[in-house]
Amino acid sequence: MLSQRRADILNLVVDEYIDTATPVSSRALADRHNLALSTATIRNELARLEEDGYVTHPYTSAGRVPSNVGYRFYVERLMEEEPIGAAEQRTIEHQFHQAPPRYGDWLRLAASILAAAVGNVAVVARPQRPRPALRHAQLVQLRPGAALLVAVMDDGSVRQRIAAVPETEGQTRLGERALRLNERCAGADAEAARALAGDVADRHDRRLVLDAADLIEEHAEDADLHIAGVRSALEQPEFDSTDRILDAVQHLEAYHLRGTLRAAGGSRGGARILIGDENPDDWLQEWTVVISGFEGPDGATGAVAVLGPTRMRYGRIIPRVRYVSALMSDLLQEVELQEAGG
Amino acid sequence: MLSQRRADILNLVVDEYIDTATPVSSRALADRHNLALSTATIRNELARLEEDGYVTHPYTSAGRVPSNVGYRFYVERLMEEEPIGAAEQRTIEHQFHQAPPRYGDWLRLAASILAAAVGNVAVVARPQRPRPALRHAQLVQLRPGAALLVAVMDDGSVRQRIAAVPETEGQTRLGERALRLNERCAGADAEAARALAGDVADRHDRRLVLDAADLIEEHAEDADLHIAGVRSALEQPEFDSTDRILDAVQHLEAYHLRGTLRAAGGSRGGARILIGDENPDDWLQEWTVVISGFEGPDGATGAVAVLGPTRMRYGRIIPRVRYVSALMSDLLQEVELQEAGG
DNA sequence: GTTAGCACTCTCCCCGCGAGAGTGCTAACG
DNA sequence: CGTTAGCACTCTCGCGGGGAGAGTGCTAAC
Repeated sequence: MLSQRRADILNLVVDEYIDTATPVSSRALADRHNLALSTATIRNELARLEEDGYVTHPYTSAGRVPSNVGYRFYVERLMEEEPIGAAEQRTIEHQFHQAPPRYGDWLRLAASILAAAVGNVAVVARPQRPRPALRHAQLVQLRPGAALLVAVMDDGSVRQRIAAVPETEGQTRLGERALRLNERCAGADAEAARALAGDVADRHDRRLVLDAADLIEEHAEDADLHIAGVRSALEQPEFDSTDRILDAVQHLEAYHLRGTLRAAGGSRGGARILIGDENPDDWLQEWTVVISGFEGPDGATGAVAVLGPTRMRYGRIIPRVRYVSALMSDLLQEVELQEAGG
Repeated sequence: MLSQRRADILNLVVDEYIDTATPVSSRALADRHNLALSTATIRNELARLEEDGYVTHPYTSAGRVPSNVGYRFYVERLMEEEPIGAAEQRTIEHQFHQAPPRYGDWLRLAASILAAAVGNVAVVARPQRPRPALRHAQLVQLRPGAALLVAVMDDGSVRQRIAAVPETEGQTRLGERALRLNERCAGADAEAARALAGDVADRHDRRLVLDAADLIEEHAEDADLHIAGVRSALEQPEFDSTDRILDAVQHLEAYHLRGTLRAAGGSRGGARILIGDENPDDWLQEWTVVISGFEGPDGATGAVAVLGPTRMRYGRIIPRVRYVSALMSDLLQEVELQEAGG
């Protein structure tokens, strides 16, 4: 356990480093904060903190930089959360209520708002039910022998795949097959659909039922991930070389983040924080991910996340992720209604 | 009109510059290509080419760099197209036939294949009909008073918007409204749907018909744009400063490219080429866009494009854009079928 | 336990300079 | 008159030196 004084110093080191992005010297601590201590004493304490692994040294005569362990301790015990003032709250909610009618745009807006509030990459994943059921399927012919199977799920998500169909059938016949598919599978989840397939006599219809089952089981498209704030994140001093930027750009695509977000899971309500090597992905070893799940209608869950360098303003970011997440829950929550009227 | 010799020299300058990315000197031309001319003569010709605006000078004693006018002339009269060898064709088609079942992934794959073939950014826009008709609509409740209106169009594209519904109605009632909406609007294009609205007695149903009409009219989500190859493009020497990279990254998002691609239009069959300031967008002033439309089923048109610095391998890229575009037409073309059997 | 003092280290930035590449111009050549 | 050799001039780029500055660790005194 850290002594009070040492914890205080660690706190200041992290604060200062987050602020300035340069290694923190004993002098900076003595000057800027009124520790009634000399720089020499501070240096001793810093040396102890380093022994215990909370801070490091880029080279012999540079200041101290927090380690992942240091950040972790900071987040759990030291950090003060920066409250969201009334004005800021109003701004955020105001932006949210300028909601464009398109759902995709609305989610993108959410990501932008959060990104602007935290100056880092923000990601919003569209809410989906954990085990959605098929609401409606359509077949659109692409070419002889292949059609697009479009499935709308009961959480509103849409999934599309290319399905094999008889070469000889045109759109009319496919329409009939779609009709039968809907009669059979409407309301079915993946398991139910798969179970149904056995009873289907027609070979092609059966194939379609199985395709539909696969589709129900699949995760929705990565299109359902909305990313904002890449630029502001990459303007930070950690991205000084073009290689670093390109690496980041490469990974900060919806397609790749899909996995990352799923892995990070979404403790709903609170926020989960993965610092540096706590992340499973290789490329995230110097990133921190702050993620929070939110609830959509009918048991669907989405996620809000912020990604940035481990040197991020935790005290600012964490409450804002929580706040936006809660706000989205509010805006999307289906309150159980009694159906009115006859 | 350029003399033959001057045109030859321009051709060599452009070739050389595309290859090396450094200003081309008279010596380089004399050495590497057997012009039976001295460097002094070449210098004279270069000076004339500069007067006529085909090449420029970064500073007094540097070699020559093609101007936009120079590139334009090169593309129209000088360039030799690099044919797509049998092996390369096989590779590309092989990759295409490893098609993943998901439609979105398939389009993404197309973009990746093209990007890999040309070493620049490739974009594929999902085919859509110019005036699609509604095939099926669904309502998914979000919260009291708001529901997600999900419309599947007859080209397989999907559009979603948030629609206002009576506060008191739950999912059951909304389902009934969706049913009525489908009965009324199935098969309608935007105009037809809008015309229908007048006949609808129920106020909320009418509102939904109008919402649906808006949705039919809207362009599909930017999710229907698939981008690949950003990294390889940004590794080129024109992107030497972090600022340039960040600017590019900012603009190379599906959301922003939507407009760019629409503006560039898609002369189907051939390829349209916009060099530098021929582009309407500010940020594209040092980019070239090569774009080609392809045909999907039932009159739908998509687009394939490559974006890169004006110094791009035109002779390689243009035929490959055309080729991939044609390939996608082939793979997606709905051939009119006689319906077989009873 | 705390602090002043000091030697030592490492980075960073500036500057200057020489090498090299390339041009434009002039004058001679066929 | 077009072509070419020669030459002076210009501009970039890379390299190395050197000094200033920031910070530490250690030692010895308080």
